Amino acid sequence: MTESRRKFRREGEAQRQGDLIAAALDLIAEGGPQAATVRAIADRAGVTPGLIRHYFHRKEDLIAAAYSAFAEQMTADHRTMLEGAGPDPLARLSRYVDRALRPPLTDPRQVALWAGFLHLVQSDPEMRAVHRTAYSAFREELRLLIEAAFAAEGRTADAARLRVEATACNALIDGLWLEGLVLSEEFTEAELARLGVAKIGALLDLPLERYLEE
Amino acid sequence: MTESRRKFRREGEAQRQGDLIAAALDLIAEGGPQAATVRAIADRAGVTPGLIRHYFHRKEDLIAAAYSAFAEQMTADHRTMLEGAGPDPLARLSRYVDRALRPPLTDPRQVALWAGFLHLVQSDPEMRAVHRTAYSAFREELRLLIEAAFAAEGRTADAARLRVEATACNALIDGLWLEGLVLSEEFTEAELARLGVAKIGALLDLPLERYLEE
DNA sequence: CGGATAATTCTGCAAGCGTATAATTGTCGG
DNA sequence: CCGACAATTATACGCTTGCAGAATTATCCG
Repeated sequence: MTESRRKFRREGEAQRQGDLIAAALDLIAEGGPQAATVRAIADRAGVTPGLIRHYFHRKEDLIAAAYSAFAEQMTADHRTMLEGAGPDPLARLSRYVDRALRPPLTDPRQVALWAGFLHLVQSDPEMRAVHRTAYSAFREELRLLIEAAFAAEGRTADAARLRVEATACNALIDGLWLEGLVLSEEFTEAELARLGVAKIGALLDLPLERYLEE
Repeated sequence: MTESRRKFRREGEAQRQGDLIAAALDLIAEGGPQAATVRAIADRAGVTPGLIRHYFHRKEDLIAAAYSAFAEQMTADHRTMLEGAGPDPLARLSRYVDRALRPPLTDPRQVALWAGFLHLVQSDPEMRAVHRTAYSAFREELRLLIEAAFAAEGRTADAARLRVEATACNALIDGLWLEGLVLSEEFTEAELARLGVAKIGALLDLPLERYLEE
């Protein structure tokens, strides 16, 4: 008799927002921003479209929140990269490069998300700010690692030199990260990471390979 | 009296297809695939939407043609990079890297297009084939340049070694290309190119800097 | 100069989009 | 166990989208 209305469970705000953000990120990673429609996001999150507007004023707000979550996840991944690493500067640098070229960071999904957000980041000033903050954190961390490694070898470098070295290293890591997407069938993840450590060593003239674990 | 109908000029098939493709690329570069609607493309090309269907069966076909044009333009740009270069292998390699890190290849538009097409390329097998062809051409050219440069220095390298070196060099170039987008305010184009040549030299242990022009 | 032809415009449609709001219903405190 | 209230669903609206086909008109050829 009663037209059956869909059953549901009430969830907290944090939970539902998280689900919706996760759903949006999934869809953007799979099919780009165009795939992340209100209906598709709601469907993936297991709710009805109207709920999105209950938690986010406009769809654009949800997408912005999703980008923030993406950036935060990446910085969090970076932060754990040096966990449990010893004090030896060269070992730390080696480990950093190694970790940067393994999952989860080399997951094709990450590249897909990065590409999917590119235009949004460029057009929206607020998202652009989030991007710049996250990005310069990576560069700064790498710069410090390089500076410490140089110091451990008794080498000194002024700020300009360090900036150049960090830029080149960052570029090589990013490039290999990109390459990983294209060459995923040709290189195993261990190979990619090993290659990265070796080549960063060559770039900086540091014996990093010696510090490769296992 | 007569309801004024829009005036138009008849153009050849090649001309109109080219206009439509150019319009689509413009829009994708500016706002991603979502910005390239049938109406927006027609508007930018100075025609009415119906005409698109006269030249392309579906919108998807136009987008695929646009991607092919993009890939072709990039390979054409690469081909001209070594034009007028002398026979000296190290000079050729140096020039190649230098040119790869200057406009037109470092135009932010190129990165935006690359990102915009990423999802389409991954989902459509035909576009994926176009991508692989273009991409492996770049890698092969770089591999040959490296092999020749090694030979000129009296060094030999087996195929596996060359593949690794080419991958690393390609990654560094791609990474700097990407970096150029983010750091365009921080680095002049000449700086980026010079940095690239120096660091490729460090990667391969070749004195490339000596061959920098002017 | 006139008629044929195909390039182009015009109009319309069904589906999907984001948004708005009213109607329900799960949940929790008393 | 019940009433209140917010979480959730349902429905609807206006706009845009890609696509289709009919109506025009520029151009070319005899």
